[in-house]
This record gives sequence, structure tokens and C-alpha cells, in this order.
Amino acid sequence: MGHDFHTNQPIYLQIIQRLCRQIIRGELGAGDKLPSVRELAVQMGVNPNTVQRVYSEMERLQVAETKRGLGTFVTEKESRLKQLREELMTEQISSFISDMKEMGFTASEIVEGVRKTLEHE
Amino acid sequence: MGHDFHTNQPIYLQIIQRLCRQIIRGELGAGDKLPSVRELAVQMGVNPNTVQRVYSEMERLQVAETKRGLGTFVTEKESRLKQLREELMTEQISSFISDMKEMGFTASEIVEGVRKTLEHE
Amino acid sequence: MGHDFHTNQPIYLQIIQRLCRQIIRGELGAGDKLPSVRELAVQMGVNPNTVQRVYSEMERLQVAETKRGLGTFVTEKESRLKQLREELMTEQISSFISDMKEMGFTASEIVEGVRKTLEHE
Amino acid sequence: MGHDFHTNQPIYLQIIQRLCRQIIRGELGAGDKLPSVRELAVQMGVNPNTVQRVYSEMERLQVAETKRGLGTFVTEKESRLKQLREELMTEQISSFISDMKEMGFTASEIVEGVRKTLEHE
DNA sequence: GTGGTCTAGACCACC
DNA sequence: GTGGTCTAGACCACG
Repeated sequence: MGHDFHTNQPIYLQIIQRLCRQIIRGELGAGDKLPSVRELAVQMGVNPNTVQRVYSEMERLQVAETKRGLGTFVTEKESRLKQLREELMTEQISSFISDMKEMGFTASEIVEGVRKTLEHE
Repeated sequence: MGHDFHTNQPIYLQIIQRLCRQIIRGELGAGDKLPSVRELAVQMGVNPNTVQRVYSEMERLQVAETKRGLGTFVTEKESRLKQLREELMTEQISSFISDMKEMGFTASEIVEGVRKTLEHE
Repeated sequence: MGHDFHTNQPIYLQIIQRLCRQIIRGELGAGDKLPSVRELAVQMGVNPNTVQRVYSEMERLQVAETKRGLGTFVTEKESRLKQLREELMTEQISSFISDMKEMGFTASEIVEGVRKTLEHE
Repeated sequence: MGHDFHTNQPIYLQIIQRLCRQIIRGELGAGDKLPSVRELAVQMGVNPNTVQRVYSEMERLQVAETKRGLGTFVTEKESRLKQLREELMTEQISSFISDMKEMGFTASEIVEGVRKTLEHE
């Protein structure tokens, strides 16, 4: 079992996130084959139902495609992958900033906080 | 009803978050009285039990104190409030950065992304 | 306010306990006058209703007596006070031992634990 | 209904206490499955919500762990269980001793009282 | 009036 | 099946 039980985010979302990140990092490229449902289920120490859900969801997001009898693959549309990278980045940043503002932090506090945290690593 | 139904975060956590943000923004100061359980329940369009849970949790976090028969109050320990502000800020920033890194973004991409997004507002 | 708000035991019981302990320690002797309801209420930072309850309860326990127009006094029956001391001690010890046994500690573990804790003070 | 109504301690605390004692007595071992919420609710003659609260609290104390969709289990960390035993013992003893001292009993009176009471059983 | 606990019963996501 | 959350409405002790 390679996933984190301690968080309360649904396991299938954790797995989707992990796969998407591998994709935008380039570890998984357009058209690459994803593990079979059963394989990934074993790898992750998870019920096959859960993996099934992961793949359905990724298909809905047009990030993966299922070819009947062959398996599930990263979409072949490279443009969709670039778009995905942008989407995830923008989404992440805006939600971060809006949260910080809601907590009353100023723009400069935010930039400084991020810079310092990145330095100290 | 003033809370978000479209998110999957439990209502009581949403309310805690909202109150904590009001506190660290300084809208609620040390020692201030919080609304009574029943009052807040009406304000939020929520069951009193849910608010009860909010206040219990905030007391556990030492952000609120309850005085029997009198009501629930923001803690009188100013230091705890400063600490809370730091905690929430650090927590927010680190989780943001670790997410971004996991997606393969570099430190400079992150800082730039944040700076640009803040400018365009 | 000289009492402890942090515990969840009712305030009136805390006050009764405190008074009884002063009595069996001999700080308050048989026949001594107790403070008036209003006085004690101010001393303790507590509502007079609460003190009223304290005195009623102590009267029920035959530890205090109220003389109309004069005030409330520690009972004059010295024997009752000795008895009280014994009662409280026995009660305390038996409930302690039965708790420890219920937790699976042996007689010798209990005696040793108590001895050691008393030494290290 | 298997719990004490005649005490003023909340039912959920009584149940936690009972479970913790079973654990430190070794009747429930590390990793053992606890009854499901609904099961225990029936056993105890109590509402499922009350048991829910018991399990949440025990998880917060790191005495229990819940596995989504599977159930609630005694923590697998044996060290935590040893620690729990120590904690409960120390807690019990110190509160007993401080109570006795506050009542004016001397160290030797305390030790003797405990020894004698244990002999007469 | 306040918070604290409890029951009854519901719906949800997850495995 | 499991735990997690929520509503509705009740009763209690306390100040």
C-alpha cells in the first residue's frame, strides 16, 4: 500500500493527482500506456474498483483514453497535456492567493513568504 | 444559509476556517464574545449541533474559550492569536509550494507565477 | 475569581470540596463561622446563587448549619468532623484502588507506584 | 444498556474509559478490530452518534485508527499502548495523591491507608 | 440565557 | 459493509 491513509481526501482523488503530476512532469508522455486496473490496484494496495474510478474520471477530463481490449493510455493530444499543465498551475496559484488574501495577508507579505520558504530548502 | 454547499469540505470545518480568518484579520480580537451556539446556527442556516462542534474544536485548538453559562469567547491569550496567524500562513504556503514542486514547477516559476498573478489584480 | 474554570466539574462542587478540605485540615474548626453568601460569592468571583447552593448542600451533608439571621457555621458536632475525615479518606482510597485494579494493575504495582510518586516530591 | 446512569460523567467518556482499560489490560491488542459503530451502539444500548464520538476521540488520542470502509482498529503502534498504560497509571496516582494531600493526609498515612485497604481484600 | 450531551434517523463517500 | 457528517429536537446543569 503506497498511499496515504492519514489524509481525508478520497483515495481515488489522491491517485488521480499523483498520475496527473507524473504526466505534467513528463514522466508519463502522450500516448504512454498506463498500468492495467489490476496492476495499479496491486501497486497501490487498493481495491480494483477504486482504480476503475480513477481511470473513468481521467477519461472524463480527457487526460486518458481507454482502448477496448488494449488498456488505458495517456491521451495522445499533446496540446491537452500542455493545457493541463497550465490549468493546474493557474488553478493552484489563484486559489492559494485568494486564500492568503482572505486571511488578510498583503501582496508583499505573500511574495516574501513564498520567496523565503523556497530559499530555506 | 451562508456556507458553500458546492465544496466537499464539511460545514463545521468551513465555519472554523471562516472564524479563524476573521480572528487573524483582527475583526475578532482577543477576549471578544462569539455568537451563542443558537445564534450562530441561525446566522449560518445550520443546526446548533454543528456549531457546537465548531466551538468544541476551536476550544481544543486553544483559539476559543468557553465560560460556563456565559458563552464562548476568543481566547484572551494574544500570543496564541499571533501564533495562529503564523501557523495558518506557514501551513498554507508550504502546502502550496509542495504541491507546485510535485507538479514539476521550479522555484523561479513559482515565484514568478505568484508575482504576475498578484500584479494583474 | 479564585476558582478553576478549566475543569468541567461544577463550580459549586469545587467550592464544597475546598471548604471540606479546609475543615478536615483543621483550618476551619467546629462551630466556626463561614463567610456570608455575598462575601464568599465576591471572594470566589461567583454568582451568589452558586454559593447558596454550596451551603444548602453542606447542610444536607450535616457539615454546616445555618442559624437564621446569624449566618452559616461549621457544624458543632466534632464527631461529625472526624467522621467526615474518615469518610472522605476511605472513599478516596477505595475508588482509587478499584480504578487501578480495573486497569489491570496488581496490588504491589499500586503500592510501589504510590510510594515512588510520594518519594519524588 | 450497559453503562452507568448514576454517574454524572458523559456516556461517551465512560465508554472511552472502558475501552482504554480493556486495551491496557491486554484484552484488546494492537491492531485488533473494534466493533463497528452500529454494533457497539447496540451492545451499549446507545445511539450510534455517541459511539461515533467515542471513536473520533480515541483516534485523536492516537489510541485507535480508522481505515475507511473497513472499520476502526486499536492502533498498531505498540509503543503508544505502553505509553497509554503509563499515562493512565501516572494520571490516576497523581490525582489521588494530590487529592489526599489537599485533605491534609501525610505521605505515610496515604501509603498505610492504601496498604491496609489492599490487604483486607 | 449559556454550553454540553444525547437520541432518532438520514444521507454520503468509500471499500 | 464501513465511518463521517448533518438535521431535528430534546433534556440537563450552570450562572
